[in-house]
Amino acid sequence: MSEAANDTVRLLWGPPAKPTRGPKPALTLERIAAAGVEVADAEGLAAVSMQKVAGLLDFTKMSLYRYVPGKAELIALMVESAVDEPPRPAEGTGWREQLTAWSGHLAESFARHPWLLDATVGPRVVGPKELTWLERVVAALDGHGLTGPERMDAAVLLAGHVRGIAAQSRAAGPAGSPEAEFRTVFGLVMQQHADRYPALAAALADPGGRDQALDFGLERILDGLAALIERRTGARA
Amino acid sequence: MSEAANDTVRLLWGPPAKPTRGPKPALTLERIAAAGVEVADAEGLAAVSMQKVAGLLDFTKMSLYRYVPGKAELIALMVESAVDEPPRPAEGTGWREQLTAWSGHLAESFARHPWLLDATVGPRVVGPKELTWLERVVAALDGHGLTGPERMDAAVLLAGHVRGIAAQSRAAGPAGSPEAEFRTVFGLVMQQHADRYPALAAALADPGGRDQALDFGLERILDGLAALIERRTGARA
DNA sequence: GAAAAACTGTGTCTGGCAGACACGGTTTGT
DNA sequence: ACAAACCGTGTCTGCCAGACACAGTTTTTC
Repeated sequence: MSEAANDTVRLLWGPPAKPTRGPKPALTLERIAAAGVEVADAEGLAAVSMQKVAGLLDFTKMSLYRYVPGKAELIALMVESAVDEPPRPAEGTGWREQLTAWSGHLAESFARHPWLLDATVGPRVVGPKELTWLERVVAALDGHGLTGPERMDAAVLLAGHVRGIAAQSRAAGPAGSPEAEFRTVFGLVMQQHADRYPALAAALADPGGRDQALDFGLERILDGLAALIERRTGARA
Repeated sequence: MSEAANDTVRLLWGPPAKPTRGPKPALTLERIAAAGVEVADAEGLAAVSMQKVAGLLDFTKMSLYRYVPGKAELIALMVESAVDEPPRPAEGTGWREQLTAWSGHLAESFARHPWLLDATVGPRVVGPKELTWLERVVAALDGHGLTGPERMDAAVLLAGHVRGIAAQSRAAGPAGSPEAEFRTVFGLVMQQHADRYPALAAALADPGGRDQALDFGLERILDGLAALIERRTGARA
């Protein structure tokens, strides 16, 4: 295993502390991660630099390297720190309700920390809290006739959908935000090229309650899963 | 409209050239974008710098700024250059076949240029080719009783799924690749903490044909859409 | 108790990056 | 012919990640 991955695993999964010789560390991984999250929440992931995070803690940049091997590991810690605990499934609720609640809570995580979208693209080591989210989906689908790989695939499907919705709503942004401009630009472009995109223009002209995207996709996915479950349990009953 | 967004729109949507005074430009937007794509394909999006792209064309970094306002616009051009044309729907095929083909081709685009995942996170201006992909999904769903917003939501749902699968298969990587290490690490971590993630451990232990994730999710989504369409057209017939 | 070992925070340095700006050379319109 | 416009370039600033050496502090070991 490469040293980088090894270090990250130790940071995310390893023991919380280890008493040693030398002077007592003035910082903790938790404080560093929290400072990073603060910067990312305020100015986005791109604004997170060793300089800024250290400055927020009134330390020099290089002191951070005593705690964290590099920036990638810092961001891994930030992700693990910012992601919420997945909701505990309420007693007696079916898989459908559990997955609905799961999706809503995950969407809220992304809404609270939009930079999570940027921080969680690409190959990386996942932390304990993040893995718990996956565990919950798979657990909710236990005992309904799906194979192991199918349960995993279903989890990826759900997570992908929530991610996509989060990306979309971040791109739209609240009214008046800098991101909202892209909506305006999109509108102008569509207006000028409506002939090239007739179906798209028609769909956009059609009114109807917006901001249903999360629920719409979720219902389709759950309907699709329900159909499969029905087929499976029906066939084996 | 901000100047940055305006510039990007002009680059992506504007006229291909405009004869002027001065010396003839030695470069074209196409060549620059192609050089950027070459770098990104070989070393990833993070390795794309003005230096490297210019060097590949045997020019200095600053000369690129005569063609492109900044790096963000360069990447927008790269995306528009790297993304494939969406497949033309074959004659007489239904919406389900069309969307299946669409998803497969989009997944291939991501497989050919994995950095597209990194380049298409966050608010940005989309180009003509990219918008054509969206148009095709919406067009395929025309005339089946879905409202405009619903057709848009369905498109986001599909695109999000393909994206998620592309991200997953990139993270896994081909055997022997540097990314494959993360799979090993994941396996070790799961092995050590199987008690904390019992459902996950069980799902992973269960054998079964892998690499079905794209099709699995796709079938669920399409089943869900089919159920909705059936309800709609049945109710109005 | 004293010396050695190990660790902490820091200052300095390198190499790479995006981008601003000014300049000389080139082409075209008047 | 001349001026305007534009091209490619060299130079400069400021920010970034990270390597490395150093002095001070605390614990272990003799």
